[in-house]
Amino acid sequence: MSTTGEPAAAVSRQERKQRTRQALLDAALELLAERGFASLSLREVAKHAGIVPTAFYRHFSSMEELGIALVEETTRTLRGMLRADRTEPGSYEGMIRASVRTLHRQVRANEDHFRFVTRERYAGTGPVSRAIAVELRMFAGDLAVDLARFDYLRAWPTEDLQLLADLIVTAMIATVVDLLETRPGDSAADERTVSAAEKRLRMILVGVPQWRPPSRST
Amino acid sequence: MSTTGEPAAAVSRQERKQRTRQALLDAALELLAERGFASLSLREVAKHAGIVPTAFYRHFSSMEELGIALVEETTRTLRGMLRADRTEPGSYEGMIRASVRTLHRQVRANEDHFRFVTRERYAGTGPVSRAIAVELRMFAGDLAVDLARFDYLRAWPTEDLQLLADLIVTAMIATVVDLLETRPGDSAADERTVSAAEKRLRMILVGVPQWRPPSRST
DNA sequence: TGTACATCAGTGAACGCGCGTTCACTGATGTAC
DNA sequence: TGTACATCAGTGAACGCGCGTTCACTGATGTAC
Repeated sequence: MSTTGEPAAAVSRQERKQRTRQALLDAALELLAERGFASLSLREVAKHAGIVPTAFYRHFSSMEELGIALVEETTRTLRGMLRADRTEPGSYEGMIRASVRTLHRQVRANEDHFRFVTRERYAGTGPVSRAIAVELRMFAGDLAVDLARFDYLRAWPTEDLQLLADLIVTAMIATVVDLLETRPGDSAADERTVSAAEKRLRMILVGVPQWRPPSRST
Repeated sequence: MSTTGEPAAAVSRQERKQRTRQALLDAALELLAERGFASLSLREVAKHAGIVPTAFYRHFSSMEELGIALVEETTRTLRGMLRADRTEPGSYEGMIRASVRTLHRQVRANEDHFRFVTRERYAGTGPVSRAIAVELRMFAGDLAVDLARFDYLRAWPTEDLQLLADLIVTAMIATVVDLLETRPGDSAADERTVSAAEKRLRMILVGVPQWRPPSRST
């Protein structure tokens, strides 16, 4: 009685369940394209996925659990890709270009995911916002480790490296927001946004050789 | 408005109305300390302000209108104060300290306002988010104008100045979020957050003399 | 000055609606033998 | 191999609740004369 439609050959009960689960995630994401998570109802998501409200509970114990699954879907592959972009510590320039390119590609391929995450990042105090905060801290942590390999940064205190990594992550999130605000399909506008993103990172990183941590107390 | 000589306890109908309006704004803000604007109901706000739900409409035509009033309340004075911090273009250092100090003071004096604005910034597509975007663009616009007065920046294209100003505004918003996440009353933690905020701005601005806009293409 | 009328902030009943969650159920799929 | 039983994803009725909005109203304040 799965509503995923396939009249095709027999699929296992397990597989059917997995498909309905995915239908719920997809339905939620589609509805989230235009609204906040807090305003999304369980009934609405279930209806959009083609099941009855009560069947929702076969897959998630609450909307919050579904929201956390969506956060996980968003960052699942991105984190590894961005780390790969920094595997060989060459110039900042190469790293910047590769990372922005990766982010651009991922955002365009999963616009609704990223819209959801950037929206919910500060949206509240719920489990979803907390899950996002944890993911972002992991991104920044990865970056801090990789930054520590660069010449001028080797001697920096960990605390300052983390500060720099946070700043870069913040700038990257701003880029995601810029991309999502750009009308998709306008590749010239995309190029402008990407080049602004690279410039922003350059502005941050170009000062690094000049920057000397002052004595701890201001 | 005619003024009677009486400074007695009797208040005008107009003044009473103004007080109820303020009570609605305060009630909403208090409820928003722990939740998103989208999850706030008109009935709830009215009840918290001590009036019947239908009386709400005497003051705002919808919750969205109230939300926009809250955004206005938040930025009303801050914008002028930050501009004043940059009136005499001396060193970056003085500007950074004054601005961070002002922001710190304002955030601590109006925590709920700033929590509301940072939360709703990306929270949706509604009129409230749009009002916040407009305010932030004005902050960045002010800053870009003032930055143009600095030695190394005088020759920069407007577009790049705006990019730098946006980056600084983004960093300042991150500072607001940091402050709101700090347990209030812990002045040592506050000091750490403020000093991190200053450092972050220094990291951005220290590179400026070194930075030369590359050729436009790419 | 006092009187008669207008204004309007706030009241309270009523409406239809979508919400999350409960419950007993159905019937196809899976499994033991 | 076929049969009997277990599992469990999805169903549909029902519940009590808070929602935004309408409407006719009340009664204190304000104003015209």
